[in-house]
Amino acid sequence: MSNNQRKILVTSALPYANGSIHLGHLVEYIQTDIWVRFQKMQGHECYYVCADDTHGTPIMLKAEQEGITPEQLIERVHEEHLRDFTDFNIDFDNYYSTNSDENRELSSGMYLKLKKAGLIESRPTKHYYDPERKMFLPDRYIKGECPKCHALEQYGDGCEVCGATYTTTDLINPYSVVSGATPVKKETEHFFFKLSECVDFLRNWMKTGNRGESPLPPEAANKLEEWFEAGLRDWEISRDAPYFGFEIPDAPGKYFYVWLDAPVGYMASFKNLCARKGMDFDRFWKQGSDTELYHFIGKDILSFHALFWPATLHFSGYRTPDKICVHGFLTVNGQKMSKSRGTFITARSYLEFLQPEYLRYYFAAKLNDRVEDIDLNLEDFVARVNSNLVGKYINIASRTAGFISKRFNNKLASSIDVADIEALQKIQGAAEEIAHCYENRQFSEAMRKIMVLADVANEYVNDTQPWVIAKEDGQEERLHQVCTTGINLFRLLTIYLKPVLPDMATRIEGFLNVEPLAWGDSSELLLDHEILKYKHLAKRIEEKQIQSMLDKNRETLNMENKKDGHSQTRHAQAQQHEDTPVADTIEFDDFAKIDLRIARIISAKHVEGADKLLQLTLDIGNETRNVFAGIKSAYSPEQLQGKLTVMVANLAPRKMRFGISEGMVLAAGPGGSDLWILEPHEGAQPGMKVK
RNA sequence: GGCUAGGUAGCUCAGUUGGUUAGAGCACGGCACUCAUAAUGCCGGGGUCGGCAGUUCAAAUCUGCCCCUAGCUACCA
Repeated sequence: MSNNQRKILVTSALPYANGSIHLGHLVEYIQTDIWVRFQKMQGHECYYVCADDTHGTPIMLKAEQEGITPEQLIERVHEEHLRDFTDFNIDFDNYYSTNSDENRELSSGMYLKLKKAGLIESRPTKHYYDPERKMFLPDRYIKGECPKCHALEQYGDGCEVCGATYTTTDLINPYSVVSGATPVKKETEHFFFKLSECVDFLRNWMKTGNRGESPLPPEAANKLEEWFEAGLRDWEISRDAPYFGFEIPDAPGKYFYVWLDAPVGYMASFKNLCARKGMDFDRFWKQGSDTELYHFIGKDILSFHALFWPATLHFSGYRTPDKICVHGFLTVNGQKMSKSRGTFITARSYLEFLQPEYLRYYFAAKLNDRVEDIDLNLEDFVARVNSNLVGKYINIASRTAGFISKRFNNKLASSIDVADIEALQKIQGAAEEIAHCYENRQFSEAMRKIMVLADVANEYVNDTQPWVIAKEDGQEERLHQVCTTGINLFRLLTIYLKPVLPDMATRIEGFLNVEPLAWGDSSELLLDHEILKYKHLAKRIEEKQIQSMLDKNRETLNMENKKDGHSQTRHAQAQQHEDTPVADTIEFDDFAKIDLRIARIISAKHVEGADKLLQLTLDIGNETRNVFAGIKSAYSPEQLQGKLTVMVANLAPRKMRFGISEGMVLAAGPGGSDLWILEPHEGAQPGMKVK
């Protein structure tokens, strides 16, 4: 290869080892794999590494639930993940694990260097603690009753039933999902990475990267700018035992937070590959490296890759990424993937009914270099694959190959006519602009261009009418040329589609009886060459395959839900049907603690800047109270003015953004406009106790 | 509420620095062809480019306001 051969290391985000790969994950791996295959076809030295992300509390607890060790769990999941990826033709150069010696060494080394650079600090912090299990709890492991709609089993960050957002402290009757115990706040010492001191470096890196251009797409750079303006907080990088992960070198009982060693997994996976292949690890990771480093990620983990990762790399003496390629989420039929609709499709369910390359093509037809969500519209998927891939592209071979085998003994003509060159050149001439699209991850544009060329090829066949020539005497040579041209048009399109359809390309290489096609082969034609007899290369998708996949997938999900009685989906469904069970029995004394009073709403006002609140002034006989109530969505101030209602008079005052709220009014309903406040029958007077 | 990204034909999407009658694919209608596991070609119908106002000789494109969708974020005692 020439001296403009690039050396590129590419990664996709590491999937977490506690669940199956689904179609949402695959957007990223397919996108990355297409880009890598393209680079390899260009003759560049390109490596694609990935790994399972194996550490953290969820893995530890899941293993425990299944009665196996975390190591056993991650080994099993690793096998599953790799099989799914392999079956989708994702061709990693190495698919490793973050639970490896390489990763332990690299993470520890990085930590020690950061510490030496004065960027690690130890501080006491308070976290939720499960006193029964004697472990600290991540927020996702604390549930409780929603303070607004009183739905049970809600997480600490917000209610999935009414959409309210709050913090873990707001939950009513919070409990540990692990043991059921009531969590307590407990102080512990933690290590922090002083991200706040990296702002100057990061701002600069964001603008100019390593080679004078931003490593981020504009949308992501905007987001970063927002974060900079809000101010960067230091990043907590340790967790207390018990924790499945790496113990911090100089701190017994303290472990690296999973997000510290996860991206280091990129390096560890590559280091493992280097050892096997005798390559120079440092050449790719040292500061000032002449190699390129690309990370493909989803927009949800931008902060880790655009803030923490470059900062920790830089200040521990490594090079930073050249590009962070950010993609959006996948929706199915225009909506978020949903278990209840059966559109939460796993890689495995898809593979049982459909060919992997059809999804690769569809994603390619939708992906671009922007941070946009992409939609898998199943009807559109069927139509596009059938018409573009089978109807247009494959059809070109199918309609010309028959003559080559029947009439010319599988041999291509040794020359073609001037009249045929136009179509060939049109397609050959597009190599560069299509390559440009691939390079810049504008795959949808590339697919559009390629399909226009497939139209050119079909028009050529239509115009030259080989089936007519075939019946004419003395036109043997012309027929041979026309069909040879047809096969060549098909071959050129195959080169352009090969990054997307690697398996099909391999089968076509077999049919054409040629060595693996590289991008540069598009400058040449295949003449005077023996090919094989044509066997059909692709089948159309039938509607019922889609239906079977959805049915089967739904079935599988249902079974999982039955195993896991606390699944979010089941819970949300139950809530929608208002099956909220009656709460646990309490004694009269408990009830008596609540001092409910009749209150007259003497004034109700909008709160400037508040979306959901009304400010109420309540008369409860001998005093007035200021109460903020989240009922703006259901009531206008005028409707409430002068009305009687019921309030909790002895509720602890609560400081809110717009002032202190001194109690709450009682209301029922799921929320939004379906919300009704209580009103006593006529005769009740403000201040009367409700009992 | 704030910030960000969107709203273009039934569906999925292009529309470069504002410049003739706004495009493609799929779907739909007609015709042609029969080599191709109904595939292909040609022709056609279909859009007040989210709404309103403005700037301009000229707006899908620029400005303002509003509506809708998604994400992040904020107060829901």
